[in-house]
Amino acid sequence: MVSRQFSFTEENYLKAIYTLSERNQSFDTSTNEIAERINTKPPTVSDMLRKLTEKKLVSYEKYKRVQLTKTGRQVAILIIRKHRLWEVFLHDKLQFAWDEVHEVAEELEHIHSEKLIMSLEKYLGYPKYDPHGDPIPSASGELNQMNRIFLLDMEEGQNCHVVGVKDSSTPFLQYLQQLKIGIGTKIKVIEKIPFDGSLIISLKKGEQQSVSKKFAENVLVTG
Amino acid sequence: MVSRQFSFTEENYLKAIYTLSERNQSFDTSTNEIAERINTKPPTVSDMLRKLTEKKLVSYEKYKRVQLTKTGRQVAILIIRKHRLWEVFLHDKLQFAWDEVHEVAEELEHIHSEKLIMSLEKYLGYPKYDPHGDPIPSASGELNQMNRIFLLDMEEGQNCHVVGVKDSSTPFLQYLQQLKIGIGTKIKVIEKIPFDGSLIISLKKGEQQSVSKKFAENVLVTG
DNA sequence: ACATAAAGTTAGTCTACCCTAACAATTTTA
DNA sequence: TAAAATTGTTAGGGTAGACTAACTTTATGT
Repeated sequence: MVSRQFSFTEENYLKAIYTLSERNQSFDTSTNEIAERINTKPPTVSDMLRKLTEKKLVSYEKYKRVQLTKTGRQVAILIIRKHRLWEVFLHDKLQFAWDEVHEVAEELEHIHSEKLIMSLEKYLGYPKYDPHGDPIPSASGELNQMNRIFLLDMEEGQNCHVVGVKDSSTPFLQYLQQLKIGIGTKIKVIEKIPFDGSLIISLKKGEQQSVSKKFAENVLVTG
Repeated sequence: MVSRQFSFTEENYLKAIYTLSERNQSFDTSTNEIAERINTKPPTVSDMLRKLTEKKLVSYEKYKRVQLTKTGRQVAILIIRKHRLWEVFLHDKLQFAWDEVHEVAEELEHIHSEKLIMSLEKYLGYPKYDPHGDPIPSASGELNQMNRIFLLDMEEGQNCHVVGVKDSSTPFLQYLQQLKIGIGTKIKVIEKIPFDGSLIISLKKGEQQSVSKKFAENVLVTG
C-alpha cells in the first residue's frame, strides 16, 4: 500500500498538483501555478517535478504541463482524506470555528499512521463531508461527489440546504457565520432579482434577507 | 510566549536533553548520550549543541556536559505536555493500546498550535497523567509530581494502585496487559520472597499471583 | 510572421541536518 | 603519572529543499 514513503514537502506538492489539476478541467497544471500555490519560486518547482517524475508520481515533460499519475493521485487523495478528517475532528470535537480548522489541518494531514486515521474516522462516525462541505475520500481513495450546485443557480420557490462553499477565505466564512449560515442550513429562495443577480432567501419561517450575486455564487447547495 | 519558533529537529534535541538530564540527577547530559538517544552520531550533536547554545536554549562549553537553560527547559516541557496529551487522546478516545500510543505521539507532539493543545486538554477533561502514568505538565510548564514508588519497595500487607511504569518497552507493556494490570489497578502485596526478590500479589479478592523482582522494579505505584 | 512577452529551465548558492575520517581533550587505569 | 581508552570536536562532504540570475522555449499580438 501507499504509505510512509513521502516527505512533508513532496506531499505538499502532490496535494497542490491535485487541487490545481481538478480545477482546470484539463486535469493538469503548470510550473507557475504550483509555485504560486505553495509559495515557492518556479525553479524550485522545476526541480521537484523532475524528482516526482523519477518517482513516477507525475507525468511530465519539460516545458509542458504536469499531470498526476495514478499513484500520484492516490497519494494526494489520501492526504486530502487525512486533512478533511482532521478538520471534522477540530470542528466537531474541539469546537474550532469554520475558518480556523484549515491551518491546523495543514499540519495534521502529514502525520503518518494508517491506524490513526482509520481510528479517527471511526471515532468521528465515518463522516462523509468536512466542515466546508467537501467530500471525504474513503480509505481506498474513492471520492463520492454529491450533486452540488451554486445557490445562484436555484430557481425561485425552491428549497435546498447548504453543503459547502467555493470561497473558503476567512472574511467569507465569517460573513456566513454572521448570517447564521453553515453546513446543513436550510434555505428557501424567495425571489431572484434580475437587475443585479441578488437573491431574497428565507432561512426559517419569516426570516427573510437579501444576499448578493457574489455571495450566491460562492455557496454550494444540494440541487 | 514560547511558540512556533523551533524546528522539528531542534524540538527533538531539546526533548532528549530534558529527558536525559532528568534521569542523571546532576540535571545535565553528554554528547554521546544524546547521540545514542536520537539515533545520530556525536559530530551531529556537537553541531546542534553549538546552534542551541547560540539560541540560548542550552548552556554548554565544549568538552563539557550540557544543561538546558530556563527557556530550553520550558520549551522541552511544552513538547512533553503535547506528547502526553496526545497519548491520552489516542488511548482514551481512539482505543489505542498502551504500547501503541508512543510512536504516533512522537509525530503529533510537533504540531504547532497553542489553541489546538488547549482545546485538546479541555476535551480530554484536563487529565493529570498519561496512559503510562507520567504526569502531564500544565500550560505554564508546571509538572506536579506524585508520590510514586516502585512496587518492589512496598511492604508486605500493604495496598496500592498502579500509576505508571518505568520500562515502557512493548514486551513489558504486553506482559502487563496479559496480567490484566494497567493504570489504576489495585494491588495488595501478600508476601515478599527474600530468596529472589519476587512478590506474591493479589489483584482482586483471591486472585493471587507471583511476579518477579524485575517486574516489581518496573511498576510504579502510589505509596 | 516574427518580435516581444510569458513561462519554464539551468547554473550556481545557501541553509539545515546528517555523515565519516581525523584529530584533540579528558578520564581511566596500570 | 603517563599511556591507553573514552569522549568530544573539527574538517570536509552529502542530500533535500529553497533562492537569484541568466538563459531557453513557447505563446501572443499586431
